[in-house]
Amino acid sequence: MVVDCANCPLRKFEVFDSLNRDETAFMRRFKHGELKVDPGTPLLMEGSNSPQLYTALRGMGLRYKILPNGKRQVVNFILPGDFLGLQAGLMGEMQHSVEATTPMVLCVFDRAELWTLFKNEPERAFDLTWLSAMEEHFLGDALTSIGQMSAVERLSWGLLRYFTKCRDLGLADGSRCPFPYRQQDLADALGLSLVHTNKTLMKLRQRQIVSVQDGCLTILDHDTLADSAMLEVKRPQRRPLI
Amino acid sequence: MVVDCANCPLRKFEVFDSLNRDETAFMRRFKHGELKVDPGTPLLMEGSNSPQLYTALRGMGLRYKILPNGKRQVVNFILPGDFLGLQAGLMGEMQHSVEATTPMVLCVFDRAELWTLFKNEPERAFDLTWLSAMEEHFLGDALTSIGQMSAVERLSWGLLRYFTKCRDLGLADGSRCPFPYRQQDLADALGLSLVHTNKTLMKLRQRQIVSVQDGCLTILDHDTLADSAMLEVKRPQRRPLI
DNA sequence: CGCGAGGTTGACCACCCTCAACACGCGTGG
DNA sequence: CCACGCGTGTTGAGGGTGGTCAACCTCGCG
Repeated sequence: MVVDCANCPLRKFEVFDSLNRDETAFMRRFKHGELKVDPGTPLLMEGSNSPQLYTALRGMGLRYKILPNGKRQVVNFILPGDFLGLQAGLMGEMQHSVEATTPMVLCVFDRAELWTLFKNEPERAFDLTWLSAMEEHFLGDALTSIGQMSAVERLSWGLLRYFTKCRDLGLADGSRCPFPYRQQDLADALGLSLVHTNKTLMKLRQRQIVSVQDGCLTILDHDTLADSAMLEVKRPQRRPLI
Repeated sequence: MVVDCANCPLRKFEVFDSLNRDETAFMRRFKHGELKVDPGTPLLMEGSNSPQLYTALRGMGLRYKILPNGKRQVVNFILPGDFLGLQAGLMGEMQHSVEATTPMVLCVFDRAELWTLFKNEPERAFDLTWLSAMEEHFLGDALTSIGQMSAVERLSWGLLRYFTKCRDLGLADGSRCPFPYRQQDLADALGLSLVHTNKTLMKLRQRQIVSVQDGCLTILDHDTLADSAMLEVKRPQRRPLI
């Protein structure tokens, strides 16, 4: 019932580094089991001290923070291959919450073994740091987007980023990919109001640039979109999978 | 002329973890030298593949990204103890630029030895990941601030965060600390226009909350400021220094 | 003395927010 | 079967926060 790391369905995608036999053996020991959750289930809570680390195996979710005044910032959309819980693992406490938006399957690791990983598996430790640096990079980009771009540009940026990540994971069918989020989620991710997000999405759809409908994201004019998002099209960078 | 890691002037501050003799010995080997730069000197450039890693020892700077349209996002203010260049070290290319705003002294490390560090110094590797996760956490907070807060709140947040970090480093004198940045830098950090930043700073000064003048930041009403910034006052968390 | 960098201020207006109402599909219970 | 509530998407009206433009001031420096 539980996926063996040697047959990990994600590993076959080009974006992910491959492992040798020893490394696979370690992952197999490191993996404690799997967790299946329904949409809406909170996986990690801000301020909690969860003893578990996860890698998303199937399904999608989102990472967010809640302010004292009730406002919410969506920090990231979670896709398969994303590693969750490192902050609690290292710093003792989660700084954001994570919630599933579709049914999800996650690999579960024991935080107590993090130290073993650093001690005995320097390659994996390196990968972990790599992932953390990648996330840092993404957040820097997001900050730049929210801080300096208009509503049309932000939506272009967010949707294109999301689509590209989906495509690298084999989740896209041509120029379409699943998008199990509400407009409110997008709005909270990009620092826009729900109403303005709606109107801007409408504009982008009418201009035949992108369309978000019925849980699907469709890229209609990739070039114009990339332009508006101020993103260059580049070959996906290989990354570690833990 | 060059500071010996055993006598590192930063290490004495409470915020930083202490090292045992072996660890100090490694740091001494890892440290290749020092770099002194003048204000305005670029230390790292976006897109470059610098072979060097740095730790700021003295002086201040800032980290920023430039968009194709010329707009700039200041990602972070650099203070002593901050580690620079990890992204290039791991992912091959810097994703942002770093520039000095005061005279700075930096410890220089060789990126090629990063792997040695992971292989032979798991504690240091752990610390490196810790730092990366901390930066990730900070960026998540910044995103939330820029995405969800008003101008007054953002400025409160940015200034209080900066002041707290300064104080933990012994750089504050009572409720004052050096602030070698222009209003334009603050504006670019918080996603506001220069003019609006100016007017909002004025408002905060008149209300006797905080004042930014002549390269100095003064906290006039810490409680109100923390309130407006939606930040709780907590004991500084100890962190690694590399 | 002239110049440039940074700070300050006012006028104007646009982008985006808020409020409010309505449409639509779905599940539940009467 | 329909009524109802709920969550989500859609649309319009009105206003405020914050952006842009432009001018002026101060200060340090050559």
